[in-house]
Amino acid sequence: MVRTPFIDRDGIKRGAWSEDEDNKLKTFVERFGHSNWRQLPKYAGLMRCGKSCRLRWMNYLRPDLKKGNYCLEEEQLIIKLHKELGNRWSAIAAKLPGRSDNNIKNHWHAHLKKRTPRLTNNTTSSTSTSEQFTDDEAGYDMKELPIISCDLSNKLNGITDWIEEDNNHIKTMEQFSCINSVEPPFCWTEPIDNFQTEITSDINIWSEPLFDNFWTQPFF
DNA sequence: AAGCTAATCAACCGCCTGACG
DNA sequence: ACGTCAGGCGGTTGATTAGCT
Repeated sequence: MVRTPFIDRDGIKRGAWSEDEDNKLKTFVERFGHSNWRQLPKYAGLMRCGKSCRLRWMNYLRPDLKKGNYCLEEEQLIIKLHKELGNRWSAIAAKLPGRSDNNIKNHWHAHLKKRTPRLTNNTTSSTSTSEQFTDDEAGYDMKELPIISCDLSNKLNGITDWIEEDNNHIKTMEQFSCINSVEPPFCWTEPIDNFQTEITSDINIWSEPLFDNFWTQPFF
């Protein structure tokens, strides 16, 4: 999943890092630090440019780097911070120990972006209205979901009481919507007013798409 | 099985900023 | 004030993998 290694015309190696290169860089930085990235490759015996070494260290070799999947709390925090800070990935990464800005950025574009943009517009002021509503973006807004859920809870007292009584059940729709890898039911993207009307008038109208989803089914 | 498409993520590029002379 | 250099940041690219037809 990485670029094929090659030597450019300046004799600098580019593309994927070999295990040997990783070891050289890791050993050197752990022993001598990285006070000067430009000079580092020369002394570490690497045919790389300083920028490339820095990037490799920051995004992959750093000992404090966390590997593996993002947990629910991390994803929620990223979404929250992105709302506050916009695309300032380094600032976001600073609040998520063990995650690199590059990694967070990739995760955002791959997994989280599609859950957020439709209902809000305050993070990217330069984005035009037509750009907000692309077909490939599901457009879920995590911040809005608790509002919907509270109202939904008021309307459906019996169901919500049952949910609240049992600590093992999901407490709110906010948590409900953040279960990894499964999109929230499409009815949440409907305008809130219509949604509420549908709920109060005829439960059968809205309930079907909810039940179609395997993780919503047990709670209804 | 083969071909195509989408998703993933490491790595690169270009620009910006701050330090220094 | 200006130029140069190094580090850092955000956007983009491209190789690989997974999933679908």
